Amino acid sequence: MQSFTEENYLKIIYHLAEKTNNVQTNAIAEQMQTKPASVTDMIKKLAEKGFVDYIKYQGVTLTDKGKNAAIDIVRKHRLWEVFLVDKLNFKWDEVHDVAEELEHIKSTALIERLDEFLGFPKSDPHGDPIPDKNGRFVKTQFTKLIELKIGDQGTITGVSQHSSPFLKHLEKLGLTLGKQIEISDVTDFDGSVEILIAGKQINISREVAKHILISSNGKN
Amino acid sequence: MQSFTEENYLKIIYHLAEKTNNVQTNAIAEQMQTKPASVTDMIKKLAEKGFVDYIKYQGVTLTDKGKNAAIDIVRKHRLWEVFLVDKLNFKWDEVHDVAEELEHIKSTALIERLDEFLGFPKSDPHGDPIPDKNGRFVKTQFTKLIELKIGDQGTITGVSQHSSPFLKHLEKLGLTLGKQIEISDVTDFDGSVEILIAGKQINISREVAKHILISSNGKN
DNA sequence: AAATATTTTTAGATTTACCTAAAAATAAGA
DNA sequence: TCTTATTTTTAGGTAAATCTAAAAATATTT
Repeated sequence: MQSFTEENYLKIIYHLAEKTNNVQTNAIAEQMQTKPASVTDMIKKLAEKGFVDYIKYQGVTLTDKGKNAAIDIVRKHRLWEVFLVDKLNFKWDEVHDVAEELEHIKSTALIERLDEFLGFPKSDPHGDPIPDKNGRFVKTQFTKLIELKIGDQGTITGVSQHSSPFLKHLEKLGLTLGKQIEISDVTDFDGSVEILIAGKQINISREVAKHILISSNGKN
Repeated sequence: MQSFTEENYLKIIYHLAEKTNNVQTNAIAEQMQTKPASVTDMIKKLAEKGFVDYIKYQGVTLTDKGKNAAIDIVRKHRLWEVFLVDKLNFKWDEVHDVAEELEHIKSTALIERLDEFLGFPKSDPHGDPIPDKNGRFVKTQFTKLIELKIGDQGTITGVSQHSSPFLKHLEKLGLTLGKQIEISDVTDFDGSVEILIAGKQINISREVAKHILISSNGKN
């Protein structure tokens, strides 16, 4: 199997590849909180082991083997997050770091029984889909709140940022998963968005609006 | 905090110290599945960090700091074992290796909420006591089954060996925690013990009898 | 297309936990 | 007590993951 560190690299490459197919050394270094030189070393190793395809100066892409390994880690991470929130009463802003550790526990039996214990959840506390034991999951159709127009409405079904300050902020504003919202105005000046939620009018910054994911339910 | 490896050393030194106060290099090496030379290196490091007192050629003893750290790991290990058995339906012979990994997850909040979720259990699936969050626990008064005399009776309340083959064997014989037993005979020839359990007469080897812990309930 | 800037890689070191082989200390036996 | 055996330590080295500084490749500007 892979080491703790290798697993983290794979996971980060996987997430970065969701945006750009070819993942760059510097991007990985930033996410891993390490230096580009270290990333080059590790990439070589991952390429040797068949987890990534790598051409010098051209960045990396995950092989099928690498993608499967990454999805497996993502699955574990998200299941543990569900456990922490549903069973141990953690809040959604408290789970990330602990899940970051738990995701590396190597036991297929453990994760399958945990999955069953949790009732085979389909998504984690942040709305991200949980791959099943074969690595399959539905990529939900999200629209970023920032992209909506005046009059559009929908349900908050995800967030694209898991930092504690951000999530706490959302919580305070009442912007939690499942809530219905409607765009009532968009401010030209600073790009902030006026939304209608639970009968109340609130204003959220552009930065916040960028990281809220909406599944639109009709009406334009 | 301490590394994964340091934690394992502390735990093993703690367990070895339950028998002999002064723990020897070779004993640690055997438990850690490593070489004595490596142990010497690590011991020096642990001594520098104040976890152990160390005099060259004289073995080590845990300092208070070291003992507390070790107890904390033992607490985590045992709580996770309870979780695996009570919540995820693992059998008592399946939990050791996974708990060995889980015990290193660093989060006080996690372990306290887990403790609460499990209903503050006092002992793990093998009958070992679980330290509370202040490291306190009652050292239960055990007698090894092998030490009992004909006519003695008691309850199985622990095992001093956690290997899967051993525990499976006990399970097959019906020798699980909480069962009442009575010594009906001891064979001079091979030291095997005849016991009465659930109305049935069974014979267990000396080796097995050594690792079953009994809390005697009168009728000496 | 040259010049400049950015990104990526190489080269050589460091740290952690481990190793082997040999030396030193302690313990056990004659 | 002296010799032998065992235990422990030292010395010097390896592999994994990191680092810094400098070189090489690629991208961007003018």
